[in-house]
Amino acid sequence: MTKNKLVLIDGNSIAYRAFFALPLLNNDKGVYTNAVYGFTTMLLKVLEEEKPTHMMVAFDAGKTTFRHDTYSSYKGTREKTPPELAEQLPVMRELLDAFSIPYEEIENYEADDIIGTLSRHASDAGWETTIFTGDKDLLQLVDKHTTVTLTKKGITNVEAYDPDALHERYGLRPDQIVDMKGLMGDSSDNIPGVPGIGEKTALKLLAAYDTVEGVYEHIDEISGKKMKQNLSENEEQARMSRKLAEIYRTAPVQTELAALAWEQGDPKTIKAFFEEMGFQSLLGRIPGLEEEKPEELADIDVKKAEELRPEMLTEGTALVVESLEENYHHAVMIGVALANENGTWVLDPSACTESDLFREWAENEERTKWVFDAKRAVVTLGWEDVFLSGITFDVQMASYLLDPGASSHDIAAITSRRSGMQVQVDEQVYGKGKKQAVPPEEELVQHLGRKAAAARELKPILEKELKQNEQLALLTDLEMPLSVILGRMERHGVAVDEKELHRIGESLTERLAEMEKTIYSLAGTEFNINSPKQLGEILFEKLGLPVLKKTKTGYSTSADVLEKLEPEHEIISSILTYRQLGKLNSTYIEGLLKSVHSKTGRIHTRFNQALTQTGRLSSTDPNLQNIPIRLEEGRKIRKAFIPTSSGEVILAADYSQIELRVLAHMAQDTSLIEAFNQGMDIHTKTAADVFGVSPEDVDSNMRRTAKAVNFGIVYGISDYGLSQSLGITRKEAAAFIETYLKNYPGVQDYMESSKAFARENGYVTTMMNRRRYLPEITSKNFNQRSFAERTAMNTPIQGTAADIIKQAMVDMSRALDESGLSGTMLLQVHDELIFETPEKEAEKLSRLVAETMEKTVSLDVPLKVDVSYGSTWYDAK
DNA sequence: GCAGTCACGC
DNA sequence: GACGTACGTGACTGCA
Repeated sequence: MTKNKLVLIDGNSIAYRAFFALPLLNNDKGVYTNAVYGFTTMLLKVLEEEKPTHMMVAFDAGKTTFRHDTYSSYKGTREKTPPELAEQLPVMRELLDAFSIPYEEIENYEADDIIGTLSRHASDAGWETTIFTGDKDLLQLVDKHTTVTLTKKGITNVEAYDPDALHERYGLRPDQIVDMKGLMGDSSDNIPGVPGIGEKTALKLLAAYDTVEGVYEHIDEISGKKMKQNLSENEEQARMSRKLAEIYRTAPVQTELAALAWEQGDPKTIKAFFEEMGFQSLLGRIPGLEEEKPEELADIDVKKAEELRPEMLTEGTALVVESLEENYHHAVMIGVALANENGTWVLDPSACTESDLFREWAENEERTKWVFDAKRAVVTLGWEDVFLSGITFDVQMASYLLDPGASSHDIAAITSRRSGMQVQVDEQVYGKGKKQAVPPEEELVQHLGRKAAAARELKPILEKELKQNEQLALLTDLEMPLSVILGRMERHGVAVDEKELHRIGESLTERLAEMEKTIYSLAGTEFNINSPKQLGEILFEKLGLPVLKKTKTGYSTSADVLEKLEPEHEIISSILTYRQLGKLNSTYIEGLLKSVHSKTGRIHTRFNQALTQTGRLSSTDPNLQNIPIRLEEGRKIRKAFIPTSSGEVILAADYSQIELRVLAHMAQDTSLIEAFNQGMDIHTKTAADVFGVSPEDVDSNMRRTAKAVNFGIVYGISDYGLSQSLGITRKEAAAFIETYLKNYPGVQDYMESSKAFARENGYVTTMMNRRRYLPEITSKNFNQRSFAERTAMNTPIQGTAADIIKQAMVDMSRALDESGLSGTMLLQVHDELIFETPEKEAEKLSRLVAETMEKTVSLDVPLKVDVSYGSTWYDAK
């Protein structure tokens, strides 16, 4: 027989810990979940590590217990349970029900007493018991069979006490814990103890006299007049305190130990509970669920085909091109799946790439295909020199447009949201990290077939929804043509001058070494400057600089804090420079060098087209949308970005103030429209209006302020955000915003109507009907509501600007084709497009780009594009 | 492997 | 009046 292992959990104590350790999370239904979440993570950890045979969770019952008869102020200082926690306590019981874990509360007794009683029974029976709590009082229950595990920091960071560990930590036997409490008291339970005696003194007294009784027997031997007096005067109180701290080990617990037997809850019930609570991240940890999952999936009719046949390639065939690598520029295809009205098939990659039939079908624009993630398919096949064309539907893009806020747009998630089919999550099939691997063929065929079949099934469903939202054109005329264009840009890549990167890197490394020496000597010691923790200790403890801001883990050492400390110590400016140079070296020099593709010697970023909430693109591996420009030091990195061939130049075209122009147009603000029509400098104009002076009298400081205000309008920052960026108070920032809105009543009205639209419809839209859903706009939580309101004001502006530049890229791609020019689009950086072109054609291309971008859409203000070119990206300024 | 902190762009 | 406050990506530390 295996040995019995009992786990007892102090429910209220753990719930409190979890509640205060975690931010106030709530799920999509607006219900607070942080305590339940924390409790659940602890529970899962306990199940995984302790593997109990018996379990029970004890809760406190009601407000008063028998201890109040002894001492009416017991727990008198305890604050009322916060309502955000109180509402979670019943949910905790639902959780335990889902796991089939018994729980109990007994009128007049505390959870401690239930635990004390059961652990005594278990210990008598020779069972091994572990008690989980955040309350040190329970240490009195430790014995040779019983371990008490205390939460230390957070919720899953714990420390286990057996008799030895307890002795090592406190020098006490378990039964002396109550004597300690008797002497030192416990402020959280409002147990008084003896005044003037804290943990240290209590431990010293107990080391000498063993118990409270012992202390009073030897009261005459105690040195220290004041302490002796305190002890004598509070003898009664000490005895009472000791009694209060004593856990009652014969509480009327009805449950027999045997009834606490536990194997595992029903995985499906637990899964349903997790899904209801929004605990997506915990789904993978449900005991017993993993083995069941594959059985749920009935096999679908997929055939492994050795070669391609015409019946597989009809109109509207769903195509899946599978590879494991997230970065498809390094992808190795592991399979191709096709699904249409004739069936579903999976083929080896070579059966496709080496087949003329496949190539003709894939490259023929007239032969329509449906895919999941068009750009991935285009680029993956592109690396095999297959030029995929004729994609008319992208399931992933459709999902993104319908539901940009969804936490994931992988095919498993989309399928479970919108169809009855089931597709496994890639991570479950392939594993992740080091354990990632191709599964046995049968499993792979099923998975890929299922993906293709799902894409085929989802297409009409998503298409119908897009039509209802009037978003179909956004998909078919904008995003999908753009996918192909972006795919070409990515596959083409950007040439870099590696020698130049190395040169800059060497100089940076040298300067970093010097800075390091300077910093060590100014600090008087060597330490890791890159560690905010160590740096904080040096600045704020060793050098005694004033602490202006703290983070949740310690001192803040961010640039804005350090800038304020600059006059205090000369080490600060060195640290700021060190950080700056370090960033350039590690992210931009070393990072970019690592990204040079071994096959092409170029850099191939990936633009994520289905990610941001506003409709902007993002760029990864490497991110080419945040190459330094502001400080000259960093800007030099751009010297390493060069055209493919000699005789070519880099050409950059950027929209000037596109967001503010969009704002002027959308808000129909006469003053702003006029300013743009007259070609005024918009920050000067804003400064003149906000400060009430004429444009000629605007000084640089006023313009700087106005620029920050405009920045705030464009990015939807709060008065707090504005105050931070200008280094002024929140009140002053709020006053600027108010003056701004008074001067531009059109903007004021627009902001109000945008919020009203969001409240009424639950979403906001851009010019091209991109949506962003804002359920929090009606939240009772001030923060959430304010955030949603700022988003409602800002997203239509930023999103419309994103729409416009995307449209410009589509237009530009066509214009390039039609012009006969040989320039190529390389990158997009939110409001600018980067090209490479033969120098001979640079002037022509400049005019074409400016014209095309400026007339992409027609607003009530002109769109202005600045174009420049040079031998490197740096010189295109 | 993960969270936290910091820094770069728009 | 408090709440914690534009969106992205990536490097690094320090903990599990």
